[in-house]
Amino acid sequence: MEISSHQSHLLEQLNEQRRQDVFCDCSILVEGKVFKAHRNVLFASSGYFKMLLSQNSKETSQPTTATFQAFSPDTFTVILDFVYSGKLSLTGQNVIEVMSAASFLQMTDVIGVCKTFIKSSLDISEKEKDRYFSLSDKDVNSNGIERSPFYSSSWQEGSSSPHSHLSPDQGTGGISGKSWNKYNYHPASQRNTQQPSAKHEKDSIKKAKRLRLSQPSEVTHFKSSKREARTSNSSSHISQSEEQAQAQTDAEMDSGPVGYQYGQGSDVTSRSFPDDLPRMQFKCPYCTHVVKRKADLKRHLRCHTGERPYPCQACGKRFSRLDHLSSHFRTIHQACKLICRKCKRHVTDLTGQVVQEGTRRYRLCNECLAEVGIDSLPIDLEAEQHLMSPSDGDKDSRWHLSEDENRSYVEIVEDGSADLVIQQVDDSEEEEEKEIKPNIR
DNA sequence: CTGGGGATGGGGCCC
DNA sequence: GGGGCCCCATCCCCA
Repeated sequence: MEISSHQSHLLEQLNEQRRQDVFCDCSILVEGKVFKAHRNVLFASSGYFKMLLSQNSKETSQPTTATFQAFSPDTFTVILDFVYSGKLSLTGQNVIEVMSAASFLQMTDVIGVCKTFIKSSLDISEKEKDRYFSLSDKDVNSNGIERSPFYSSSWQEGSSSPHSHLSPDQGTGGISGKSWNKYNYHPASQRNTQQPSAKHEKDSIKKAKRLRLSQPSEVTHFKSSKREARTSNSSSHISQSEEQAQAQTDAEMDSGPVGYQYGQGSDVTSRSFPDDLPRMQFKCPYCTHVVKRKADLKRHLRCHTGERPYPCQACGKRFSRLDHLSSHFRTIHQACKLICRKCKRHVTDLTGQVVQEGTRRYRLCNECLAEVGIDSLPIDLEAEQHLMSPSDGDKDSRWHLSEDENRSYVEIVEDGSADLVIQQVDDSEEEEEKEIKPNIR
């Protein structure tokens, strides 16, 4: 016989003990704020704590203290509340940082819910935009504000509304992710009042432009680059979301207390100016960046998601944009620059040759070539063909590979081309280029 | 330590 | 909407 209320009752009791600091044997210091908790609970909830507490298991008599700088006390409050209640208080403002913290603490369930939250915010953005395009004049009052809260009908039917602040007493998305329909809806009028002013928006864009959202993540495997190796090492498992969180924080600071809200992504920021439709813009749900075209927003979003769908077939390095891949390939692997890498002089096919170093190619003038003393080496064309030939040219073919799989791919590629060779390259070799990299046109 | 240059990546915008 | 080009900012390496 099973008493269904036992689990929740037990959790409530533990939570109560935590609040009253009863039997708490673990202190967590987050940016100076101390949180009390139970080792057992933390151990069971977080891979990070599991590892940490396992190492300290011999000293069970001593209280454990953990210190974090990677996230804010508010964020940890959300995490800890979840641990002790099963309720995750996600909002558009905190979801990035919560995900970052959950990543750090190795709480995969929380990460999953955060991802779902963000994904639904994007889906809803699309719906909202579509809705805008279908709005007739009667839907817009004299202030240009929607009269009909369309979310109330569509979202209450089960889709999510990440606009809202979701606190336990407002209705909470459980970790199972089944309660998203309980999100609240902020009426359009309210959201409009929270829009940054045009001037502020402009400043925010400038600031957003300054944001460097390099995404080390799992996509950087360019072994020859010390920079990326370093980035990859230092980023550990929180880098991407942490940077996103930073971007969001910056954006919030720049655009006031509530500079944006989730769900306004790809939103039409000229909603207040219904008479001026050609000026409509699309707003990024993650930052204050605004673009005029949906396609540009889609492209911009990759700097937040870290998606790099364009792999270089030669070295495995991935790019978020095809033109960047193209540029990279021309520069690094095709030696398109008719400049001697050593003396910087202009060279032609007659006055210089292409040197291949691993998967990297560059040009040297004949003088520098002689100076360096490199002999022309035979090229294993078969091996090179194998190296360069695409795997069906599917730009996403390796995007879903695990990091290890990706790394092994790069290692194989680079190991097979460690020799320094010189070869004549026909610059007009369009066919070769097509064969080498189908992703680059 | 510093300046120059290369590589990378983001935005605007044209086709 | 995608591709591609241009411009610019930033990071990093190297002399």
